[in-house]
Amino acid sequence: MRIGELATRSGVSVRALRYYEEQGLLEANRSGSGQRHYRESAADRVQLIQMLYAAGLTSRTIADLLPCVDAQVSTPESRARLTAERNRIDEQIAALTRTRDRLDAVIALTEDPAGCTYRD
Amino acid sequence: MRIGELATRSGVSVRALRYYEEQGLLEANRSGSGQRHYRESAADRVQLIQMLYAAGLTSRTIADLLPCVDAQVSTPESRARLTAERNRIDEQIAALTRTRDRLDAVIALTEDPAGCTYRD
DNA sequence: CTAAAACCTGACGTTGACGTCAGAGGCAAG
DNA sequence: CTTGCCTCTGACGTCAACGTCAGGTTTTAG
Repeated sequence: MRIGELATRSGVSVRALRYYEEQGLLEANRSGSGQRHYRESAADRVQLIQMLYAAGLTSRTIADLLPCVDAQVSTPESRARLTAERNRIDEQIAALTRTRDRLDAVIALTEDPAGCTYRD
Repeated sequence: MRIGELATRSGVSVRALRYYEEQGLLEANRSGSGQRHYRESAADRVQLIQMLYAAGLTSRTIADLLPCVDAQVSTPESRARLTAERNRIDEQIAALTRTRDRLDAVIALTEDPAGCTYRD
């Protein structure tokens, strides 16, 4: 498949796909005329990249992690890297949970103003 | 307290505090010479702001939400806004959880290569 | 009184993940 | 062959949340 179809399938822009390649996150075979051709698995790869971006990882970090996802190579460094990012995400989840609970408290106050002086 | 102390206490930079004021997130009384003076509660306010930033909210959105946190005003719009952001955070938590689980799977593969051909 | 430290207001610089535009080539249909 | 769409490579633009620097005033410590 060519870049336009991959973009449509995975829901990201053509520009983003070229950017991923530039950052070493996504490979493509080139036709004689220079056009990119992707395998079916590229869509899954793009989904994974998007997940990691959404988790706050940078291109550089993703580029470091992906080879070890692909090859399932497990040097001590790569394991440390993976678990470090995993733990970062865990902390992020905890922080978000606290934020959500805080917002819930605010919502409860504004919806059911128990301590309020007025009453309908 | 002045801006430097607030910065130290809340762990953000002086520049950030001025920026928050510029964005309408944080108020300060001014002394005759123009220096900012903050109440004790400002530290909590900064914490809240940081939480919301960390949850991916923009200055504009935070500026919209904070008054309703302060005054506990509850217009239908503000309630909708609050719950919308709350739900966004919930979805974000869910996405992060999926990402973490995905990373866990990768870690499990690299740590305990059951399907690997080599054995020590 | 004086030097250091803290504070002020602009205003320009930074970073990451793209958006967007220009100019040129490639490809299936009629 | 040409029309229309897709693709290519640069290269500059964007946006948010600050960082940083300049040049000047204020507060504090000794």
